[in-house]
Amino acid sequence: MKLTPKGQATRQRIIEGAAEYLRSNDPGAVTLDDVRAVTHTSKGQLFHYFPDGKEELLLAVARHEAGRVLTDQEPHLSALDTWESWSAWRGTLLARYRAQGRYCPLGALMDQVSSTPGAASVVSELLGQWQGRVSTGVVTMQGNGLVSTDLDADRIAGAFVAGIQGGVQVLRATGSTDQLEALLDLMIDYLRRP
Amino acid sequence: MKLTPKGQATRQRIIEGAAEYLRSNDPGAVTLDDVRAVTHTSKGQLFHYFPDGKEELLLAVARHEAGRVLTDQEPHLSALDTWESWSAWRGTLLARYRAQGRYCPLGALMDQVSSTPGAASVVSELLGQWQGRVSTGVVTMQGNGLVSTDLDADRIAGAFVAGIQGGVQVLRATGSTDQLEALLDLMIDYLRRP
DNA sequence: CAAATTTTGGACTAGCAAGTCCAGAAAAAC
DNA sequence: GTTTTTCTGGACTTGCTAGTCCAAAATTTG
Repeated sequence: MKLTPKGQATRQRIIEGAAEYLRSNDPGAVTLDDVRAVTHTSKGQLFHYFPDGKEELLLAVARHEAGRVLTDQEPHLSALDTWESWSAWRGTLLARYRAQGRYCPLGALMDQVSSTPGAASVVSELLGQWQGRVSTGVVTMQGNGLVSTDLDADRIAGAFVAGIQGGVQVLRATGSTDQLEALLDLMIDYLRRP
Repeated sequence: MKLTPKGQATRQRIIEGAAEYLRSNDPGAVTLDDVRAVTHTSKGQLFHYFPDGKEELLLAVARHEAGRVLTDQEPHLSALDTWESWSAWRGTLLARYRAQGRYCPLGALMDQVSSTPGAASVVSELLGQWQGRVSTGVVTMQGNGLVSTDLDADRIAGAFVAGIQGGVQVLRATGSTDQLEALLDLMIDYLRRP
């Protein structure tokens, strides 16, 4: 499918509009008409840019949101080389998820398209990259002699990512960030202890 | 609503049948007709026992599943008083979730009814009880002098519960239990270290 | 046993939401 | 400048699914 600049813009408008909509509305029941309304588009356009319909559109939105997850953690995530940077990272995460509250756009999208194979791969890739970044951070710290080299960096990183995931999950269910905070503190403390 | 023994049995059959169905099928698209088929009931029965329809039914199933979550962790969860019992608990959790694989019945139900207020409270209550049990375990260990009394038992317990949640989440998305295992090991190791 | 109540079956309705289709406007290509 | 392609609007179709309704069967009550 060839897209002119105008077409690209429209497509992008649809994705961003849908993402925005999902960020502030109950995700369980998004309809194409909702997307249409919020993006000022017609059915024709929707299916012109997303021939496979709703699923393709939601996947595109999921990719868009997944992309934000990691960049929102910058610049700390890419420079986890001192205890201060870990602390700053922790703070950024907490701030982000506190602001987000119960609505987790990516989580919401996953609920929607959990059946489709594509959705799992979007999340898998995100989690993999995330874990990789954290792992790099741990290795850096080990290189600087700040973290014991007995620890398996990748395994630790996996625990971090899963833990954050769980904290967010709890946040979605209960509205509290206490557990997320406790988890981050516990894990960072674990690293610090020799 | 008065229920004769027969009525109770039917109602229970519907809940259990639906739960069973959700345990092995894509949850994103459960219809009342699916439930009807699997439980050999009629529309009339469904709405007779769940006057508020689908939502009420799914909530009942969610409660049913939530009840299983903790009992499946027994007898260990109620007797976290030695390192062996913690280890056994860890093993039980891993085994359970490995067996469950990508399908998390409770998670699936949450996706379905995430909008309804009742669903959040079902999960909140479950998480609260869970955290309480773990907290009791930590306190017991502290009483036995096996865990430092510097640690805040409830906070640790919150981290545990959230962490497990996250591990399961990762399992749902990627099919791997590595992160869940890493998390449990990390947290238990954290407790062991003086 | 007769009356009242609960349970069951299933046809029917209503409404929504995804996806189709096509014609006309706008833009690009040459 | 005209021909070809892309873009847009919106009416229409299709199918599905939650929920309604009622009558008949079973069960309980007295």
